[in-house]
Amino acid sequence: MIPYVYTIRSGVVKLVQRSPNGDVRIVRIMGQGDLVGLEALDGGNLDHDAITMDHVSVCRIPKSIITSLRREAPELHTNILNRWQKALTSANHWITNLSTGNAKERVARLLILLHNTSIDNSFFLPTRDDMGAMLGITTESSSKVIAELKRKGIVRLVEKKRACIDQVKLATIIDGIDKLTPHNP
Amino acid sequence: MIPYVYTIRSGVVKLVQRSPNGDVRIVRIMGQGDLVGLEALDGGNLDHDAITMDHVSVCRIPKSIITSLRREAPELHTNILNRWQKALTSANHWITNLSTGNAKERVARLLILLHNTSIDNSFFLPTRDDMGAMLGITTESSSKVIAELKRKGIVRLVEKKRACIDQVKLATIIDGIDKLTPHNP
DNA sequence: CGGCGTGTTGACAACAATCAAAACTTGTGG
DNA sequence: CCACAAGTTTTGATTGTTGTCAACACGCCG
Repeated sequence: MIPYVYTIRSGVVKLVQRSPNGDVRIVRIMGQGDLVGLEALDGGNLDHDAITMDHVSVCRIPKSIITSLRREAPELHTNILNRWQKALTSANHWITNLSTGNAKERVARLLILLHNTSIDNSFFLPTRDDMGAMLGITTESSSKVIAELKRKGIVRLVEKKRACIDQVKLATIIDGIDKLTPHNP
Repeated sequence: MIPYVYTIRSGVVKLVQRSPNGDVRIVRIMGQGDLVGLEALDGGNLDHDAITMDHVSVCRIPKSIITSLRREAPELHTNILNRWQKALTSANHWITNLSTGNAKERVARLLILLHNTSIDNSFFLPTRDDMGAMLGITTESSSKVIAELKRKGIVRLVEKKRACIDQVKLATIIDGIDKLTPHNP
């Protein structure tokens, strides 16, 4: 865990996030005055790296100054900080999970995300239109993928707008295993 | 400007962002416990809407409770909050500007973003590899687009790794005007 | 019933990924 | 200073994926 937070004095820094299957995506670039290292403050593991893109000069800030903000603030306030933090990491994951890869992969990742955020075994299935707007693809494309997944039994409707999924099979789509099998006789 | 902040008790809310040219992109979905309305706190205009996806129950929080956080906190602390906020809106724009549309549009938006964040008239031009990782396209695709823009004189190299742009012509690419002209004899 | 929104499907065109190769840069050691 | 190696950028040919347009199915509600 990073012991310090830095402000950038000059230069450009990229925030890089790596997917489990190896591909990388830059989720933000940071310049003068931006804070690097905030993401690591809440003890959650740091799943991205800050990498310089050219010569960078930084100013180191002891982390204690930041964490003292929490100590001093009353309970509700730290609560708000936590949620603010949550929104940020959620935005990063949105970029790497839902705006990267082909249509099938994106839909698969969205379904798993919806599944994981639901307490229930089933989850609210958005309209194809909304799915498209989340994934940066067209309504028709998301419809085609969902229809195929339903035919294969990987997605099942349990109510009007609720569905449940076969997580294992979906994972193979994301990991690209199904893309590789044709080469394995 | 929204006078309140809400916590979601149950249901799903989508954060929708509209581009000037009309297309919409959902930049986040929010569920139980998430705070809606934080983005509007710093007085910047709210360029996205929060729209319910199903029946939602919320709990209203007076904005004063949130803003008091700033008054009570010493100067450095509010500074941190501002930057935290900045990171969030930046992440949202990253999704709508750099992960939406075809390769040409994405590159054009990235160049304008780089131009705008630079004090100078020129700006640091990333490697094609990094551009690809920012935009969710391949190295070759970003190279092809940049090469074409250089041939057309829309992008000019002023140093090894610094460039400047013809903002007006780039804007037409984003607005899709060049896509329409073929239909206009 | 009939209209409306949503979902599905297919044919085709547009677009981007992939693979391979050449041109160009940069850095290194002779 | 040159030559060579390594990395980056550019380009072209080809394949695969996605967008577009159009049609139809389905369920819902007045």
